Amino acid sequence: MLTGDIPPNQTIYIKNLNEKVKKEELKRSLYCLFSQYGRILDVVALKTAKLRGQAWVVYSEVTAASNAVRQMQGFPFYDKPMRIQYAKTMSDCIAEAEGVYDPNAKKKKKKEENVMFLPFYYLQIIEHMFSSSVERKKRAEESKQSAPANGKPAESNGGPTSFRQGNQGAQETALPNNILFIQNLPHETTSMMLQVLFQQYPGFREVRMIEAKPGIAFVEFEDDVQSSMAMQALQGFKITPQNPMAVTYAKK
DNA sequence: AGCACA
Repeated sequence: MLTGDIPPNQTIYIKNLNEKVKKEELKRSLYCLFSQYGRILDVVALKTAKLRGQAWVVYSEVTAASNAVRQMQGFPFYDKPMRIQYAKTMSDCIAEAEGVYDPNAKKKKKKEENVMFLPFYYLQIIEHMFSSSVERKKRAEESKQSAPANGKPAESNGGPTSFRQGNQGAQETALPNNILFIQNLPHETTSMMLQVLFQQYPGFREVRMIEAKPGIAFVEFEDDVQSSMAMQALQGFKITPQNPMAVTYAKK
């Protein structure tokens, strides 16, 4: 069967389209040609490497789609016979109309992908730096133990001092600029770790950390476009599973 | 050939 075993649905998938036709023209022509079978809700066409030569036409009725699949099969369109099937997955505009649409499903995926794009060896480097840094800290504290400890609360972990998402401070969101403000870092984070992470993005200048204020850092780039790219890429990056970094623009 | 919603 030409349509494969895809169950009939409101959206048809068309391939073997002439790739020379410009996207907007293609969409309009498809709209004109296919509206003879019913009301069209949307026409989707992308010209990316993977998606050129293909399009989706979304009908308000499955019957319209069925007629289109049958009757327009092989129809010569810009000198090429169209190959038509039902779409494999539901169109967003249908899901939306049915109240099933979850815009986060895709966006979340994008975020995670960004993190996964970091080369694996970066993760290993950070991990290694992190564990040796924790070791160092532990040793330093052990040797300090003999001296009168200055009333340091035993539970500095997860206590009320720890970072909470959604800055409830008086700080307003700063306008995009070339310096990034990083929060929610594990206290053992070193500037070298951050440098390893951030220097892979063009325009990187330097990392600044403040001895007296653990858990935060400033990362400077040459301009705000470059800082924004790095922000996008590393937003939510986890040095430890409990520490997704919160990246904002620094206040000037 | 290729199934997305910039």
